[in-house]
Amino acid sequence: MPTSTVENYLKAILVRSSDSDEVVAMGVLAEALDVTPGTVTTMVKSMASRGLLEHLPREGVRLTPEGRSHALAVVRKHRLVETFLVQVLKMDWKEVHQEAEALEHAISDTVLLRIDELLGYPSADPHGDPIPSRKSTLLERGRGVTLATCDLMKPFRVERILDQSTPFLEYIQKTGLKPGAKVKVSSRDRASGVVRCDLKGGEATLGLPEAAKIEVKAS
Amino acid sequence: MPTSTVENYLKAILVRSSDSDEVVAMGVLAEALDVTPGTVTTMVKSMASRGLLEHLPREGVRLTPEGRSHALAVVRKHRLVETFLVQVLKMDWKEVHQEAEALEHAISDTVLLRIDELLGYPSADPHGDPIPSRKSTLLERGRGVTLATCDLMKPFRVERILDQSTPFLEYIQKTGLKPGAKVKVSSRDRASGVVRCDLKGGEATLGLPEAAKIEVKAS
DNA sequence: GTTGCGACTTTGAGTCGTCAAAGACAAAAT
DNA sequence: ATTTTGTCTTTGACGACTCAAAGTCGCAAC
Repeated sequence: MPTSTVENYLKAILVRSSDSDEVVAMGVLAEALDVTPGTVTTMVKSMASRGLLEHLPREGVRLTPEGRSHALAVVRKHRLVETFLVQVLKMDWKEVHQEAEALEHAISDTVLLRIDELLGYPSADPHGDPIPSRKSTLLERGRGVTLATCDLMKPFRVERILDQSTPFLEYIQKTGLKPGAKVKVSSRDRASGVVRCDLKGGEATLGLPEAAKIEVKAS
Repeated sequence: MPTSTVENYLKAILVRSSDSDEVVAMGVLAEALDVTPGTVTTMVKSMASRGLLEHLPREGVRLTPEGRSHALAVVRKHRLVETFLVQVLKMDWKEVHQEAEALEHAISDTVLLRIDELLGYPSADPHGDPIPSRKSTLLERGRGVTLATCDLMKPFRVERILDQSTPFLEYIQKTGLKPGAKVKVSSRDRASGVVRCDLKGGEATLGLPEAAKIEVKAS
């Protein structure tokens, strides 16, 4: 029974390593978890000694199968809880990430199952992030087409939002670029870094890095 | 933002002191929280320095208004969560105490409000324990009539179960003595310590201390 | 009154997660 | 080759929570 701190380390590593054998750098973790590098080193060593990950000194960290499966369980909890908060408790999708951050460490498997059942075994959360199944051994990465890479003037549908920060989600909400929305990129200018797109109810303008956080699918 | 340990201390003190000026002994807390007496002394001193309670050395402990209001909020969370787990997630009422024990420290006020709303502002949890309102400043104590004290051969209704331990609740469930059930005490023998009662669907026998954990109301 | 006993407190120590600051290292720049 | 730079590790320390064991207190019984 890992502590919630350990769970957060596991989750941070998992979502930053698509390939199972990709190494996550210590600095990346320090940044993600908002602790000092020294803290990460200490923590990682203790997790390594518990068999949750491999520590390659001065290189980074890689989950073991055990660590990976634990991390997946945490991500699953997080995303199911988010979905639950939005669908059942009618909460604002912009807030639920925060809430789920706390709840994911407190919810038992029993409760999680009930929630999953109640929701009808959803496959994605309100941001479009896939919910790992109970058995899955790897996390699907959103490496698809985004508003920063898709063809111009062709119809797409928003699949997934790759950034959970409240300000970004607020902007998404304002423009209507939520998962499911139909969208067409009308112009994209590398030089100015501006992406303009049309969607039902108006137009939206955003920077290239931001556009890259909106995954779309041909529709 | 007290830690969940502090919240557990607060809760333990609250539910053990009906009168606001009643003192709870250190030993009682050590027992309740399953820690050594020394730990309680240390913890209590630190909570006293934060203004959550008064420590009367070698006597016990008394909540300050601030500590009390915090403790009430925790109890409110606990009981609302229990109710939610039973009514919405259809969980077994025997299990929910455990679950709520963890969840009560992780749920935000926002989520709690939604739950309260969804449930229609219930006034008691599945065990019959009253749910403190958002503003209440004292915890209603179950000092009513119980199967150990009520009149014989008169009709009563089970109001509240004063013990949340799974084995006890299992027995309650088996006999059907759940809150709401109609019951009549057919015999009570001080000497043998046996209480026998009739209810729809059969008879139930229990010891005096156990009978005292079932609060009833004339019906 | 002294004694004994049970309840409470103190002390010394350990774990967990954290930081600041100093040290070590590797890869890039010169 | 040497220096620089940036990343990573080590070290010493601290706060929160805990225990075991030794010490202290108050009171009831003798």
